Amino acid sequence: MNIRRSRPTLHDVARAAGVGTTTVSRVINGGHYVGPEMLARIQRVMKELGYQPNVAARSLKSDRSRTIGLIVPSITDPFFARFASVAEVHARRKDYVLLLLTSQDKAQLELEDLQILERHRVDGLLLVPPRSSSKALLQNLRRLSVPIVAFDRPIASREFSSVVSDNNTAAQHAVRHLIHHGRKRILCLGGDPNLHTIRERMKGATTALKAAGLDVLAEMEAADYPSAEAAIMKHMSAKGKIDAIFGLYNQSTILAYEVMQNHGIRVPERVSLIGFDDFALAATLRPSITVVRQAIEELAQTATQLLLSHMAGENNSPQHIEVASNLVIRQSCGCTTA
Amino acid sequence: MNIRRSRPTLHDVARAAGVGTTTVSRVINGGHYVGPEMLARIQRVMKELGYQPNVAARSLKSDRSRTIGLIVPSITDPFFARFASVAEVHARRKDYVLLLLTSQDKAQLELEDLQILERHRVDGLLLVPPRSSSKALLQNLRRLSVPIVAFDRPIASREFSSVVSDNNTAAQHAVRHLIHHGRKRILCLGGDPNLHTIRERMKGATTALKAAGLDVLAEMEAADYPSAEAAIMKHMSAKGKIDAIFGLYNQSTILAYEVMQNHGIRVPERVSLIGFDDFALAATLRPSITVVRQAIEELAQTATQLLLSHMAGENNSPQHIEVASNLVIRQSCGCTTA
DNA sequence: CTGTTAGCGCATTCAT
DNA sequence: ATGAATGCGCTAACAG
Repeated sequence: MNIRRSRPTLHDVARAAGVGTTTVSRVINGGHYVGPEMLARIQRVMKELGYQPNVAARSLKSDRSRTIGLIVPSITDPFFARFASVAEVHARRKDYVLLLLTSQDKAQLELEDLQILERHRVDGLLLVPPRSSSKALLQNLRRLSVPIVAFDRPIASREFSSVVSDNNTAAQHAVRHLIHHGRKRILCLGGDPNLHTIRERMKGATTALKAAGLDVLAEMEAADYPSAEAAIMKHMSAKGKIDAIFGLYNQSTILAYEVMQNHGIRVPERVSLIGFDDFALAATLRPSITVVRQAIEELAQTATQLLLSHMAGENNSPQHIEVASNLVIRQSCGCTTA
Repeated sequence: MNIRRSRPTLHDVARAAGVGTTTVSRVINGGHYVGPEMLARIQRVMKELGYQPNVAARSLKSDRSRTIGLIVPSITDPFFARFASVAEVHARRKDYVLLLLTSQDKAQLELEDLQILERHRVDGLLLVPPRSSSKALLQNLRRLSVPIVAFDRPIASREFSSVVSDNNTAAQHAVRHLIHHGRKRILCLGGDPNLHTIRERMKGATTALKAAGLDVLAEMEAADYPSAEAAIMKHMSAKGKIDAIFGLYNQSTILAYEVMQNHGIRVPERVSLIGFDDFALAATLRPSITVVRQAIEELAQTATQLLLSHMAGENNSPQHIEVASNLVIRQSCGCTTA
């Protein structure tokens, strides 16, 4: 295996077809200004030889690599996986290929990623920025000097386009929904407060709670089961017991659900629950979980299209787009008991 | 944004450092045969200028692109997402970058993917082959003429390495476990029978059932809720009612669970359930679901390492590796009622 | 419409 | 230990 027999080059095709290299090149690039029978002949020869243009050579010449960098914290996160999936489809449609890099949400790794992508001379970049954007990040992004679109979290500097969810507004809706159900003591369960999404959701929740004259209860330490359990049970045994939980993200919602389940706390009768971010099986659990569902497809598509339009030079000023989420009513908020 | 100011080249570095290009090139490639103070000086200049070697140029010269193609049916499938994640880590460690392509499990798209990767002159390929491998696929794979490792499903021809789960054996174990629980009428719920994994699991199940002198009950039409419901309920109303279900893959397991839930069929008392493939929340559902858990990390790591070793020319004959799965006992099989 | 030619940035002989 | 020169495969002037 692995005998790298040399591939045919454009020259080979030209020679075999008895024409100049320019003509072959033209055929590759759309066949403009080439006679019809000539075109047919060359295409036939290309097929016979199994010719495939060498992207590296074109890249060297044209300074365009036909690649787009994609940096996500983790590709196993369903949210980012779907982003990648949508991006791949749209990129491929324009004959671009995705260079997948993972940052594990570490600023240091993300900087490395940028260097790698710079060496590969990507034509554009889709990235989920690290939790806190450093000067180093900004510098490296500028150094890349290609169009960039930030996804899910904006970059501190306004100079780069971004596409994010309406975290604040959607959180307000969710909390207001709990309030409409007559809930008075609503616990917001986090969530790294350094994260843009968490911060915005918390802000939205706070706005809604204050507007209703309710206390703002928040516990940001809920990264694993023990911490979530401690956080929740503290508020279950306090005098002003909670009667609802707003999960600020996926994981905290699931943990809250598990804590309730294990402690025999009835949902939604005793404590009602809404989570931010839909997840597989949210509808299958009993009770099923009411969630804020982000318009992930639309987010991803918007981001990719925006990048592509930047890359095409059609749209040279940075844009900051917020995409609306919507509340998916299921059982855990108390709407239905089914 | 997007002003592509020209990047410094190796020449620029050489000029700025007052040396020849050869020396700079040597520094980039490890700094052998270069005087220590010279080396330091050049490295300083490179840093000052923010020099990053152009991969396209190196690729053209050396015929190695430092890229690995990754073709998966879908990156939103958690199984393949984890594969990609692990592959990315190991590839990056060797200074390779992943070109992510999606095939949507369509042979036609996969062929296109291969063309794209050929144009990009990837140095190696990790792929999940389509359900049925055509001659066209084999031809295109050979044309690539780079090391290839098939993942999750082998390629019909033995000429390409593959890394897969022990589907057959693991399915035998699972079914035997149900039999040990005294179950006599076990329904196997599929699953596209064209898929290697499904086929092997079904074979394993059949082996175990026949060895125990039990009927082999199988329904392969369970792609969505209605079909799964029809398939299951048919066997619930028949005279020889089923008392267990073996979900041949993720989706059919979840659907089976939902059908039971909606029809008030007690699990595991009335019907016990084991699924092939673990999934998020399998432990959170009530009852929690007993599953065969594939060693996805090990699978992915083995595949990537194998590819890298092939690429390093260390290991030139194709290998076919099977990685053991294990049964994760939870409630749905009947072991615990918790 | 078609052919000739000159680099794109780099690694690599071959000298020195 | 270091430098000068060549060519990887392709595109884009520039001629014809």
